[in-house]
Amino acid sequence: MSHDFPSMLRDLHLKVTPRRLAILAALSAATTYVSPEEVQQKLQGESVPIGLPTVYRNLEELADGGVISKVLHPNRQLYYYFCPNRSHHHHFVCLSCRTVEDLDYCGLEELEKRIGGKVVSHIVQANGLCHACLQAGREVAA
Amino acid sequence: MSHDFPSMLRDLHLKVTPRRLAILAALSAATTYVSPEEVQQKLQGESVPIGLPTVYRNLEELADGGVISKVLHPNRQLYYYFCPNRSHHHHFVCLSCRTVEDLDYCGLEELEKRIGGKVVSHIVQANGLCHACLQAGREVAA
DNA sequence: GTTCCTGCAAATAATTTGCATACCT
DNA sequence: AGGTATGCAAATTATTTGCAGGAAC
Repeated sequence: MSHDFPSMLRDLHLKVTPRRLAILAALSAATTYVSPEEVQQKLQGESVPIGLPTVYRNLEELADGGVISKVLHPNRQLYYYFCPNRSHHHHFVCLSCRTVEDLDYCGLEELEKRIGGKVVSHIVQANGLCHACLQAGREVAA
Repeated sequence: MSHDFPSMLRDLHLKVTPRRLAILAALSAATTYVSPEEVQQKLQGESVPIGLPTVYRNLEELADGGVISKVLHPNRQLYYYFCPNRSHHHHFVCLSCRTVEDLDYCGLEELEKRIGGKVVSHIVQANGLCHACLQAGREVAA
């Protein structure tokens, strides 16, 4: 699947800069969620030097725009992953290998019905161990 | 419902100290989840001076022991609430009024079945706006 | 040209840790 | 006594902010 990153940025009323394109490319290529620091390191390996504050600012803007998603890991760090899919779906995040799986299953409607309230974050942040990691006996990573 | 805090502590192989008893009493009396700093302030109002590191250490021990539960709020702060209930159930946490509601609903089995993995945290930390706050038009607290 | 981006250095702020003293059993 | 628990002060660390120079439109 190919993505038109410049259009994505323009849709969000963000200027098209080399750093933003590189961030999108890096996230899009990643098979797992990544930390801001990892984004920085990846870009530096591609000769795109970038400061950490810039990484933080851009990730936050892209997340606000709905092009990427945020994970609040139990270790209290923030991670991000590419997910421009607008349709209602959720993710399962493996805490060992950090793979992100799309889920069509959603308990939200049922939950909201019972509560009579609004669920802001629920299975969107389901964390656990994926099939492969469970079979391999791997543990939740620190 | 009354609780035997000294026994609870002994069951966890923790010594029975005035501060631990006060922490348990404070959490047990709270109708919402509370921050470590709030625990400190509450105890100081009861003439039980306590240092923040002690609060953090004790809350963590009690959470490890399963007597209280942790909430990782989207603002990245940790909160705790009293929940010695051993049976399998979950909570819905209101991000506005901070009420914690018990849920008998659980999407875990269905989720694990689809993934073939193990879900470590899922609806355990469902966050949102409860019925009352939604009706009142309240927002997620910072 | 104007507005938005970025880097650097410094600030924040929650949470942890080291260590000496005080308490529970 | 013997092992914990606690307080204080200092450290840690992810994240944020101010501001000056640079790039996109």
